[in-house]
Amino acid sequence: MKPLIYVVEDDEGICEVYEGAFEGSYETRIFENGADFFAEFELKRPDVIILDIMLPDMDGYTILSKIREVDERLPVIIVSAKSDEISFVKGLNRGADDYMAKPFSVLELIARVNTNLRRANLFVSSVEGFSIDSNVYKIYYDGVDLGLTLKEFKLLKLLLSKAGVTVEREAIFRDVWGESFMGETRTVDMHVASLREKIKAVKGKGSIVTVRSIGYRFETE
Amino acid sequence: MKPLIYVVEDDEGICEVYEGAFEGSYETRIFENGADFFAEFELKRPDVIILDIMLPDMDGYTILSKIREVDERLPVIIVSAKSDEISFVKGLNRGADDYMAKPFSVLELIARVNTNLRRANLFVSSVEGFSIDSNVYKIYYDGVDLGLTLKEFKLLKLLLSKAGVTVEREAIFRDVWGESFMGETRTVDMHVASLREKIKAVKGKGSIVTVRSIGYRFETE
DNA sequence: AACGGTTTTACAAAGACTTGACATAACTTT
DNA sequence: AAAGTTATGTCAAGTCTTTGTAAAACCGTT
Repeated sequence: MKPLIYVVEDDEGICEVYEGAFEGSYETRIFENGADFFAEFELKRPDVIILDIMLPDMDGYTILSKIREVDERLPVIIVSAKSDEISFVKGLNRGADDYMAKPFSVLELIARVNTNLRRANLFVSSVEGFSIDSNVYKIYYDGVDLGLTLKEFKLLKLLLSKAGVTVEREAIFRDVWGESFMGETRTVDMHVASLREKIKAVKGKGSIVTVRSIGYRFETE
Repeated sequence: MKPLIYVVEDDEGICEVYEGAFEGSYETRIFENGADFFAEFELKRPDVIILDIMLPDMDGYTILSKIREVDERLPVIIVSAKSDEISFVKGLNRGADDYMAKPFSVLELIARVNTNLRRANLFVSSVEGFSIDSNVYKIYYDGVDLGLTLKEFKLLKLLLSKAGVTVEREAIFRDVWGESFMGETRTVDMHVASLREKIKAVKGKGSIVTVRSIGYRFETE
């Protein structure tokens, strides 16, 4: 599946550079202003965003902040004609992941996009609308942090990684608690219960199904 | 201060090109194989590395991976006679910053080195607004010296180098204290505490997040 | 001895995890 | 279908672990 890149840029010359650079291996959509971008962004989120900070309708920093309000982790590369430290620091402080000063080479562009794609995907996987970020031991649904504890994190990560398949209690114990699990208690159930609660809080439903006398299963849609 | 460039290249003809190109404005050291390179690299790290991927003793990708194990951000430009996309992608995936296909012009070479030097200064010495000067073991925020002790310096440097990623206590011990760490104490916590204090003094907030029962993480903005 | 840096000790506080009792639901047997 | 059996849900209490913090001890230098 080709990575989807959204470019927010009003300079037509530069747009052609992007299109040429990404042709073939990437799917690119170019937006000339913030309004157009957000219209599409609402519908479908890309894998990387390339954002010019000098735009007609709203400045790039505002766009960046708005993106960060709804998605904390989507890679955003900001681009500016100004190669000064100030834009750089300002952008990073608002949550940009990378920075490129115009003019840049196509190679540099592709390298940066790939680096950011890789970094974003390195320890992050997305299952069933959940994104698991093992870098920070957090799981998000729809960009919202579930606020899990360590055991909950490991448990949900396990269930998600086998989404649709029932995971036996024994397997859960081994994976989440390690070899040494003591006599049977209600521990697993408790953690499942709190997971259900936290998932329900953001998703509207629990999604973890119990398979009696076997274990639990994450319900695929 | 002239930028220091390490070149790993076995072809004598090309070596002469490098020497000619860098003469005057750069300090260059050429290594014919990976072993020689690493012997020197252990002692002193350069500002840029130019790496031929076709070498007698170990292939360039291995060298690149080894470099990345200890320094994630040092600019590495890989060079190959093959101008195919595969070497390029392969190299970038292992963490190369730039790529040049032989034959290349001297002008192109210098341009690339300069670009990478600049980018390195932008991104390496200022991680998250902090600039790290390993020569004098100091870290600055916004130009202000944090006044760190050695352990604090190593700890913050480690956390910054993995900014956004949780670093396990165990890994912190190994990196900052070395292999020989004796029974568990509150030492790490103490140093984190004093780091937080010193960072807060200049930045207004601590920025080091604890990930319970795992370790610590430098919070990216 | 004084000093800065580092480690240890000790305690408090917060947070996570576990447990047991009981209710409820699901299966089995009669 | 009713009763019995077993597994799971739930709640609140209690325990255990981890971390924060302050103060004291340690240690090599000056």
